[in-house]
Amino acid sequence: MAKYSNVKPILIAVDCIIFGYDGEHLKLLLVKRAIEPEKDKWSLMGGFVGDDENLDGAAKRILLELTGLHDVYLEQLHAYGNPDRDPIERTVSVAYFALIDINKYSKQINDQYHAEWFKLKEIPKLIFDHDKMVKAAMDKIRYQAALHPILFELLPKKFTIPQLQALYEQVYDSPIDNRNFIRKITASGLLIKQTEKDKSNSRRGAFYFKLDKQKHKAQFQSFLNLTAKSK
Amino acid sequence: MAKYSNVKPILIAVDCIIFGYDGEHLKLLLVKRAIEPEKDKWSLMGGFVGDDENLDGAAKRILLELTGLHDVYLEQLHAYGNPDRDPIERTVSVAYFALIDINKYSKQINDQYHAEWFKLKEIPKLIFDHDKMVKAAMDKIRYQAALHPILFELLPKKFTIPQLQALYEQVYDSPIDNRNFIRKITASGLLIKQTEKDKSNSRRGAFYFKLDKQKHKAQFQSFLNLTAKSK
DNA sequence: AATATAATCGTTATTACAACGTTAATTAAA
DNA sequence: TTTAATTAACGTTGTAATAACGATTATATT
Repeated sequence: MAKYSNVKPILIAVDCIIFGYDGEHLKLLLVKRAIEPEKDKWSLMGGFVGDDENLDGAAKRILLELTGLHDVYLEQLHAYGNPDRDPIERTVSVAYFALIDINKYSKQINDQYHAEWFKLKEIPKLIFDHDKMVKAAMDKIRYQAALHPILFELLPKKFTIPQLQALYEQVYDSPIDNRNFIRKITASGLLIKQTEKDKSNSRRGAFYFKLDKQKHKAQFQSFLNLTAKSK
Repeated sequence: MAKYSNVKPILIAVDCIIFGYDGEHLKLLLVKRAIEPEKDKWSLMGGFVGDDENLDGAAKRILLELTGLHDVYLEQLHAYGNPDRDPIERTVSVAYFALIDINKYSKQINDQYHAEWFKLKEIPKLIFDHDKMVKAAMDKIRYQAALHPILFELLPKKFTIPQLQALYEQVYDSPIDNRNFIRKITASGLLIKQTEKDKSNSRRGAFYFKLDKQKHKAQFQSFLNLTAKSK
């Protein structure tokens, strides 16, 4: 069958905004760009969409390349296609954001890409329109996290309530009343208390919790409101 | 400067999911596909992204071509890129949804494309993955309309409260308590009552209202909740 | 005058929740 | 052993939102 005539093809790339949380700080994984132009500048991890790949597949592959991780929370954010966004060649980029458990991340791999985790407030200037992508991803995460329990994707299997609260506080850049937070979280029924404690941050130690994955899945679509509006 | 080597270009299209509301029914504007394959099948209005166009620009152009309308509410929905989604040639489609005032729509233009408005519940089978796009658009509109006053984009300058309510009822496919609805809507302060009435649907007639565009803009980002949960 | 639709007013019970107070438990350090 | 720091839990109060009703009034056409 004939192909569409007179249509100029365009390159299609995928860029990943990768969030991680180490229990203290919300971070972004960036790589040093290996090719010209903008060589050695900080950039999102990206790549071109392969021949037999769909967009989600490309994003998964790129994420796997950089982090060694399968089964990561990944969501399409937005497609960016200004004609001049890449000075070399017309490229449309479909941006995805990923939420990963930073502990599962295999550090060896990143040497190849000169990858580094940056605290959100210390992100350097990025190439092309990647700054815009990061901002959009943050906005979307705030929007999503206000209604759905997505932030658990950033946590390790076992985590403490203080860690969880600190995560919410960083996403919304505002303090949360601890007493109301505990109430809301326990009322959601999403957490299963463990017997062990994390004693690295206090004398008393904070109990570990696990996510009840059944309930998490079941409640994901129901409009929760896990945020608080404290000063 | 050298181009990226070994990267296969892909065609980039934009497809528009165009919603309209005639005061009675929420509708979708579809066109009869003019070219093979799937010639004469119903389809979303789409087109390829031009050389000097960004994605939003392409969507605007395509919308203008079909409807004759500028300044339409338009939002990027999702990018679709399965390798086999278009049997002719690998094409990534960026879907946009549009909310238009159906009265402003110029009927002459659509003859060229054999366009037709379909009630939401009477949409025919569409080509390629366009069904999926329509479903995603409906989901997104429900999501958005629950928090932001976007449905006003579908209404003419002057509209009645019964029309507005019927619109919400169709979007959520469930009846709304009229007394609570009026209270909520008037409390929002978004409506300005006119002196005229629409007498086409009742003896008494229903007052026309206009949208307070200042307040609409101001309140758009604040998380409203304009929906009701009546049976 | 009858009638159908539009619009207003009112009530009640429930839920969500922010803001703040208080206390018990735990354990490292003094 | 006592002290201090921290986590975790329970309680209170006031307010706002709102769903689910009931009842009534208004209006203009037939």
